[in-house]
Amino acid sequence: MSGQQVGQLRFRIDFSQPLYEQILEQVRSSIAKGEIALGDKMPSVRELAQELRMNPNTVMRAYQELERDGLTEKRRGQGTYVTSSAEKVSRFRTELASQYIETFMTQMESLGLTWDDIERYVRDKTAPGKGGD
Amino acid sequence: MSGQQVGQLRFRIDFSQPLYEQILEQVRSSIAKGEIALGDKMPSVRELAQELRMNPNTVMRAYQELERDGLTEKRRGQGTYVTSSAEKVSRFRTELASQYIETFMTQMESLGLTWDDIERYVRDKTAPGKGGD
DNA sequence: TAAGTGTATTAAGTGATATAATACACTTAT
DNA sequence: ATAAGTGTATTATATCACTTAATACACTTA
Repeated sequence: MSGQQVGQLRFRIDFSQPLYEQILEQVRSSIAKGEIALGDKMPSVRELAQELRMNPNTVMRAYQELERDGLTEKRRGQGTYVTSSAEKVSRFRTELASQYIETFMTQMESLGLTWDDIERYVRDKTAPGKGGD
Repeated sequence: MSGQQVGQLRFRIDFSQPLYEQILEQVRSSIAKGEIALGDKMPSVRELAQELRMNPNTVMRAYQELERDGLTEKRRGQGTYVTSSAEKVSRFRTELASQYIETFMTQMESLGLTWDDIERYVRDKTAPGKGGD
C-alpha cells in the first residue's frame, strides 16, 4: 500500500477529494479502529503539514473538525492529543455510522430498492460460503 | 413537500450540491422508480431550464450524463426521451446500487463495524414491529 | 530565553460551478 | 420555403471552495 506513516497514523492522500477531508477521515478511522491509542499525542500541525507536504492551514482545518467531533483535545502550547474518553469515541462512531446509514438508505430508496434487496445483494457479493463478514 | 413538477418529473432543488447533480440524481430516481415511463418524452433543455430557473447549459450537463448512463436517448431536432429498454434501466440500477454499496461498506469498515453490526443497527432503526421495509 | 505548540490574518492562485449571450445543425409543422 | 422547436457548441464572465504563502501572536516547556 502506498501509505505514508506519521507517528501512529497512516495516510493515503490523492487529489480526488479536498485534502483536509482526507486527513479528517483517515484520522477519524485510525482513532475509531484503535490504531492510535486513547490519550496519545498527535503529530503537531506543522509536523504533519511538512510530512504530507501541505500548508499548515489545511492541516489545521482538519484538526479543528476533529476537536468538534470530540475525538481530540488541544492543549495550548503543548499540542493535540487523542481524547482519553472511550465513551466519546464510541459515541462518535455511533453518530457517524447513523449518518452514513441514513444517506445510504436514501440512495437505495431512490433506486427503488428495499432493505431485503440490499441484504440479498451483499450476501452474494461478500462471501458465498461463509456466514459473517 | 416543496417539490416542483415538470411534466412527469418532480424536482426539489437546493444549494447544498451542484445544480446539475441534483437534476441528474432526481431524474435517475424518477426513471428507476418508474415515475416516468419508458419511452416518455423528457422536458426540453430550454423548458426545464426555464422551469427550474437555471441556465440551459446547466441542464444540458445533466442530460448528457443521463445519456451516458443509458437512461435517455436524444433525437436531434426532436428532443430527449427516456430509453425504451427496461433492461438498460435494470442494468443501471444494479450498477449504481453496487457503487453505493461499495462506498457504504468502505465507510463502515473505516469505523470498524462489521456487516452484522449494520444489520442489527438497521433492524432497530427501521421497523421494530414489521419484517420488511 | 529559546524552541515548539495552536491560532489568526491577509493575500493570492486554481478549479469547479453557473450564468449569459450567441450561433449552428437538425426536425417538424405550416 | 419558412418558422418554431429541438440538441449542441463556443466564448466570456462571475462566484465560491480549496489551497498555498507569509507573517504574527499567545501559550507552554526546557
